[in-house]
Amino acid sequence: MTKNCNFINKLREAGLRPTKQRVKICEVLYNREKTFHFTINDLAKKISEDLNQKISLATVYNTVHHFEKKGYLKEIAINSDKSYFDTNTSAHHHFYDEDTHELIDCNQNDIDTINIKNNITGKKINSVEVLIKVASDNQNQN
Amino acid sequence: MTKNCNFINKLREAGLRPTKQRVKICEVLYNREKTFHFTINDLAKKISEDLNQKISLATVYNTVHHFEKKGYLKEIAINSDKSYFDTNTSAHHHFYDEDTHELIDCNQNDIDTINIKNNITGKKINSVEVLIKVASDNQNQN
DNA sequence: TTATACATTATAATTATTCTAAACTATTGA
DNA sequence: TCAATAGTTTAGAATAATTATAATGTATAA
Repeated sequence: MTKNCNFINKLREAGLRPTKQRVKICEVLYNREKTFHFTINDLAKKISEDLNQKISLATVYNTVHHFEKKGYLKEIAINSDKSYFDTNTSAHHHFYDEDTHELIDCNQNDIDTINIKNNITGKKINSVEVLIKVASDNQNQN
Repeated sequence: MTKNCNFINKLREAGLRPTKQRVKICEVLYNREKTFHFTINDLAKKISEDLNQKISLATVYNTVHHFEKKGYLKEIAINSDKSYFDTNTSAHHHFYDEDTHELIDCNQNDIDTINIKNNITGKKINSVEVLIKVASDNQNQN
C-alpha cells in the first residue's frame, strides 16, 4: 500500500500542488494491485463511495486531465460516448468486452508486436494501439 | 458515378425506405472514388454545400446510425470528443494525423496482419483495429 | 386510393464536458 | 511566523454533441 507521502512527491514532480483532493484522487487511482480502467463518472462515483468526502466534478476532470498531460494516465478511445482512462501508461493494447463494457489490458504474449511497414510521409508515429472488441460467443450479436 | 437507382436498391436491401433525404445522403457518402472519413458535422455541412437542400440534423444522425447498424458505415474511435465514420467497412486499420485531425486508411501492405494469440475465455473476437497516431516530425509535440 | 407504418422535422431535453468567477489554500520569502 | 501571491477548488452557468418528442409528411401494400 503506497503511502500518501509518495503521492505528494508524485504530484510535486508533476508541478502540481499536493492538495487534499489530488491526494485523494491518487489514492483511488494508484492504491491498487491491478491497473484501473475508468470513465470520469466511474472515478467520481468511486471517490464519493470510498472516501467520506465529495470532490467537485470539475476538480476530477481537471485532475484527470492534468495527470494525462503528465503521462500518469492514458486515454483509451473505445467509442464516442465514453471516454476511458487507464492507469497503465506503458505501450499496450486492449480487449473491450462489448457485453460488460469492460476494458481489459492485453498482455505482451496475447499479441505479436505490431510492425508498421509504411508510415505517412513526413510524419512520425506517436502511438500504435490495438483494440480487440469481444463479446459472448453463445448469443446473437447486435 | 453510381446512379440513384442503385442507392434506392441499397436502401431497400437494408429495409429502409428510399426517401429523398436518404438517397441524397447516399449520394454524398458513396458517389466518390475514395472512401470518406467524416464526423456528423462534416457530413451535414457537406450535404448543405453540395445539395440545394437542407436536411434536418436529426435525419442525418438517424440515417448514419441506420447505415452503421446495417454495416454500410463503420464508426472509428479516435478520441472522445469526435465521432468519426468511415465508408470503408472492410476490416482495415487507420492512421490518424494529430496535426490535421485527418483519418487515413491503412493499406494492406502498410502493416502486417495482426495475430491475437490469446483471447478472453468464452468470448469471440468481433473486431481487431489498429490506430496509428502520427504528427509532424519537425516540431514539439504537446 | 387509402390506410398505415415508417420518416422527417424543428425544437426540447439530455448528457458530457468546459468555463467562470468567487472563495480557498499551499507556497514563498521577508 | 505571516502575509502576499499564485495556483486550486467549487458550484453553477455555458457549450456542444447527441437523443427524444410529437406533429406533420410520405412510401408502400392492399
